[in-house]
Amino acid sequence: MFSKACKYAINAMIYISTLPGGNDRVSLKDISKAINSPEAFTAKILQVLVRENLLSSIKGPNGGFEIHEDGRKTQLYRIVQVIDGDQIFIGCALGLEKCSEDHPCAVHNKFKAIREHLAGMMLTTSLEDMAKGIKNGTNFLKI
Amino acid sequence: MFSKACKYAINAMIYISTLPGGNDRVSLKDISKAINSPEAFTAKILQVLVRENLLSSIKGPNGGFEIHEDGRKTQLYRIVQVIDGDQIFIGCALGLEKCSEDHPCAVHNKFKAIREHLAGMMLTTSLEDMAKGIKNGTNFLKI
DNA sequence: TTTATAAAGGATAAAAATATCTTAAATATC
DNA sequence: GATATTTAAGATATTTTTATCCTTTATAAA
Repeated sequence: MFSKACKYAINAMIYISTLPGGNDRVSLKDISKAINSPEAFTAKILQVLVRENLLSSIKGPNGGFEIHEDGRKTQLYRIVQVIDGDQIFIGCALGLEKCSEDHPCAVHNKFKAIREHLAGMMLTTSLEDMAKGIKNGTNFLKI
Repeated sequence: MFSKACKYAINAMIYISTLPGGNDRVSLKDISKAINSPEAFTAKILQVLVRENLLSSIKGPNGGFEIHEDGRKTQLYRIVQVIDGDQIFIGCALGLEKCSEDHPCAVHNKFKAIREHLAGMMLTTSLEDMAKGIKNGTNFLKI
């Protein structure tokens, strides 16, 4: 479904959203520990998220990553879009270059419902929503 | 969602299911033309499907591939399972090794519905169902 | 202003997926 | 039996994804 990069991205973003914010930032090291991901690879992914303004970073001592209040309203859809692209939401399940109502692949109609279900869910699910479950111990980011 | 190999597999299997059967077989060449896939790579994928008894093949002149009547009842679920494995249906969307009701990832419940939707659809969709749309020109296998 | 810290960026490596090529095996037809 | 045809199998190549390492840049604090 999602690439590893995308899974790390989502888990990392949710993790950062669980933290108090304010003047506190979290380091790459702590993030990759919290979500059990390879540190250097995670760094590359976070760089993309920073460039796309879904995440902010500060270098140097007491530096690290943070997501401001508004940023915590980011939908999971947007993270997937930035890391994996949106073919998962709008592309053809069977890989036809031009798959449409007029020229549908074999499973077009059956998959339309799935894609809409997935996209709808991802569009209505925000980081802060997911962070709640982690903060109260109902949900987990690793193992 | 699915690997390229899996997309080729599904399109190829549907294509073969549109053909009359009987004593007629279809060649690798014709299959990869019909679904617009790289011939040699498609051969490798069909070999897996043959080994798994989802497809039968005969070597030599007038040889080729065919799917007998019963085989056309194969569900798309089974093809995905054989080519990509079933992580798409049962695995954790965020990559947790042990994701369960007791130890759910951040999106566990939201994805449960998606996975069930997808699995249900793939379990109830057969090759012969999909072949109908191709045969009557409603659906397409390429472009 | 020096030093330490932490992310950014670039280069490289390793693994997996995709793709191709060559030879072998099976089988129909002459 | 020889030949031609077609899939199977094995080796190899290419591309993409995942992962690591090293250097640079920014910044806080001594």
